[in-house]
Amino acid sequence: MKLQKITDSGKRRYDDACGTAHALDLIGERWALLVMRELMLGPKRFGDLRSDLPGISANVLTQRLEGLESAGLLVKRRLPPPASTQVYELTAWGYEAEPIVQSLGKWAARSPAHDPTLPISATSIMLSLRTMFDPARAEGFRARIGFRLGSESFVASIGEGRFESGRGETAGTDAVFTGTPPGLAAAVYGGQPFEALEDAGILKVEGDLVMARRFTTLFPLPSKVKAP
Amino acid sequence: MKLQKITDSGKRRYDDACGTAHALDLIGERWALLVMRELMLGPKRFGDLRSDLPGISANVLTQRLEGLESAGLLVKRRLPPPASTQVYELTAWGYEAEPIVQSLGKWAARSPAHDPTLPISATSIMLSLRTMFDPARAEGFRARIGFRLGSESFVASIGEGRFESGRGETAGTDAVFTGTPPGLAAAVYGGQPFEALEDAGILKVEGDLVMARRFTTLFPLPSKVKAP
DNA sequence: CGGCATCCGGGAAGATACTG
DNA sequence: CAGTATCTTCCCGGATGCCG
Repeated sequence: MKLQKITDSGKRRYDDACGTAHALDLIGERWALLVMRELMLGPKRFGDLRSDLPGISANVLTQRLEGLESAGLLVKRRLPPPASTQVYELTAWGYEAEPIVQSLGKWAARSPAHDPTLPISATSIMLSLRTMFDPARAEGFRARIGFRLGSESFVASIGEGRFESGRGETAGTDAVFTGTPPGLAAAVYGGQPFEALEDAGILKVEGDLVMARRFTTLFPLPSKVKAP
Repeated sequence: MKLQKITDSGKRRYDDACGTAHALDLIGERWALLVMRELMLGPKRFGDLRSDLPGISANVLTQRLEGLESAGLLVKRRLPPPASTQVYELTAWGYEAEPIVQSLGKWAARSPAHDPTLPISATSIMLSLRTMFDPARAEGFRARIGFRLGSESFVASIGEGRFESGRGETAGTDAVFTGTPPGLAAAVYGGQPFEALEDAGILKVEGDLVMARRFTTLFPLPSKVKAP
């Protein structure tokens, strides 16, 4: 026997006027916010999303993309020929969800249960730099830093106490980090010296090494909560 | 045949070092963040949580409270006699999740699908005032406002462009709003005149009505995204 | 290969009843 | 009032297969 409220149009929602609850109606399903995170730095194809989200299955990814599209958070777009592949791109409102991703990330950085050895995507690590940047530590520092993580390239600019970043070519930057996302994480958050990381084969640093070293000090982690 | 990663200890987690993903491991389950929201303004009993969260079932609430407690986000505490009832209270780290609740609420306020006519708890509406407060609109304004919503009382203080609020008695405030959470929402976000709300029997305003009216103008809603 | 539809097993959520 | 027990429903995850 099927009993459900007549207003229920199939979806499971919170019946709550609170904005927070409505946000969870929109992006509270499993994987939804991580799909948004992966698109925060620009559009991606289905397969790239899938490989950047360890563990998501194809049908769930399809469902989330449908849901987020019908909510107005992303659009399915076909690139112009000859590269006429399909990509998923956040709408303006979808990009406005970045503070959500950031507040979650900043908050969870204090968790005693956080395991930094798990895999991490290039988009995640680049976004985390935005989140953890400390303007006070960048006093009088001005630099453009390039990143080559797998097949993706990013550029970050520091100046006037501000941090800006996005996809972009590394040409003309002061220093370039080349390697894996965990390698970059180890340099920035793990305080690992460049030599150790190069020896481990997970990160190479070229260009102005002094600037590069200074760069890695701009992203302090908050103190951990003592384990319960 | 049962195939699962050995690291899986029963729980369904994202295997992702990203802080955002870890936050979702902690508070990403259904209802979890709304339980946190209801505790943001102070401890509550099981039954109060249940009645303030429309639709949650007792067993799910039990599971979430267990999960949040073992994550170190709340503690189960027994009030001293004679009122020796049990309450749930956020830990310091739990309270630090407020920016998450706020960023979600602020973001979702732009949603075209948001339905403000749904029920809303006293805690939700009081938290939303913190979220939506606009310091620029409070230039030169100084007031203490009381709220009596159902059986709960709150006090908000505006001054120096800051907004502070919490549970508290309404004695000595400049004006007092008495009524239902939707009534207060209609006054602040719906721009309804006090008379209409009093006639509807959902809100009564006492004290300095000019201050009370000014108060209701300090919480502008962002513009809606056009429906998809 | 990219993008889906479909089927199935397990488990989480929902509803209700029950107990101290 | 504060949960527990049980049953049902539905979502998630994995596998497979279709179609361009």
